[in-house]
Amino acid sequence: MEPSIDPGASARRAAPTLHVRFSDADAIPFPTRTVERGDALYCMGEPLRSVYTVQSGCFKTVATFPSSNDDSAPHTQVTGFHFADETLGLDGVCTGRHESDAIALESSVVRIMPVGILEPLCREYAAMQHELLAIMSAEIVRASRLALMLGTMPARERVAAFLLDFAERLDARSASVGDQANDLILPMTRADIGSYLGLELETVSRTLSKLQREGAIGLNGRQVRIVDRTMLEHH
Amino acid sequence: MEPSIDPGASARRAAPTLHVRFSDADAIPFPTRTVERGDALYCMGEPLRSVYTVQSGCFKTVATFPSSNDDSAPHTQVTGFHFADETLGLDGVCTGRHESDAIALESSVVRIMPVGILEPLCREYAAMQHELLAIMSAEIVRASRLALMLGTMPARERVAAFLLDFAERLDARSASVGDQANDLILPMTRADIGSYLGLELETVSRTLSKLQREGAIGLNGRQVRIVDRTMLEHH
DNA sequence: CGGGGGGTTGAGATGTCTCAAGGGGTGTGG
DNA sequence: CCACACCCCTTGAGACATCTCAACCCCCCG
Repeated sequence: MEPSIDPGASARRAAPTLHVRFSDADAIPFPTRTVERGDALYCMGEPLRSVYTVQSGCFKTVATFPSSNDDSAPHTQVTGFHFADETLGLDGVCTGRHESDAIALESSVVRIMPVGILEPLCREYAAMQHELLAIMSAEIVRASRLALMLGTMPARERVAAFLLDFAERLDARSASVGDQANDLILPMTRADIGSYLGLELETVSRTLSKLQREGAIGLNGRQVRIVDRTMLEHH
Repeated sequence: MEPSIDPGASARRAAPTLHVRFSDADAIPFPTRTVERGDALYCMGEPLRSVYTVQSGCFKTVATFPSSNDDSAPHTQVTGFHFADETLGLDGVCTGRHESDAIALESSVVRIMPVGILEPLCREYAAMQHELLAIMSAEIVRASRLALMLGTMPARERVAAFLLDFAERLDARSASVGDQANDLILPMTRADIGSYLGLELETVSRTLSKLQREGAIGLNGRQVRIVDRTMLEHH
């Protein structure tokens, strides 16, 4: 059994990669859980009991750490968006506690994989171990790319990269290679996007408006249509 | 055999955690390699043959990805600094290729752990598997915290957090708990620090100068003395 | 019908970048 | 042994992107 991750997929894309899968567990009848929009799948600091694979719906993960300045608000940021087939909770393995909150952006269903059985399973099945390591490694790369983006790109490029990545992840879950999703419905607010990209929500809004004025995208609230991919990629 | 990572260590610190260890391999006589200052331990795109634990010296890891704008320079950033006892190369597990360059900041020695024997070893020894997972998870957290820092903190806080983290990592490798390292010698240039923190080197230099003027640190080129920890932490 | 959340847009404040100049090391070749 | 080149660092001044504050709109929901 080979890991289901395409080894070239991550290297191929220019924009930061934002998804992680864990499909080898499909065969095992793990229980599922439904989370309503706005509710937390888990919270920061909670003991790590399970990791989760999104079956349907969408989550954001939010990290907080106390401001260096005690009396001011703590730093907080959306560290990722997670769609179907992607795995949540792996950041908690090191401390045994979740390192972020996971909030459902819409009603969602997850498959629950208890950590207690994960490690023994991986010792049993080489392919599963390999895939788990690959997933965690991909998470490292994903986080590093986010840092890279936050450290080096201007607002315009961040938003463009975000949209392209979003579209690409939709592709990955639908139809055959080559037909690209151009109509997106963003499940998150401008504030979420801004937090994720290290921008204020006003900046996100303005940037989207500008991209529309320039003809790169169509925009109607949370509906986004990618009109000119090249313009998004090369600018 | 218990994993040697203190499960609370990472949760305790406020500033982004930046180190990762892998000590269970101590018992195994892995070969070592010396890398001269400025030379690469590995380069981006190279097939992943081994992961490495720093024995002595210091490395930076540098990630690059092509600019969305073809003709302009590609985005590049220092994604981490790695000192003794810390493990390098795990980001490459997902693609089978290294996702960054690792450059020695001074003459350094690493222990080489071939990936081919790592996975079988982990299936054999539960504790080793657990520690490998913990290390990778810690890397995810580390990268996420870096992203958090780049996304939310102003220059002053970034530099302060960088210095505090640096000092803390020195502590971790010396003497008993409680006696804190206050005299640092930075092995990297201002440009490296800036790249890592998402700032220009001039901004780093100005910020350090300002911290000195305010009495928070002593400054003499790459020698930094932490004079007022509180001032660095709470502002 | 009123309230609140989400979104857009404007104008001024501000932090960081950019460009530019100069100083101090260090290594190398004359 | 000196001279030069090169790298690293510092500092200044103006440009510029993003933030901040504020007003307003729309839509949904109670």
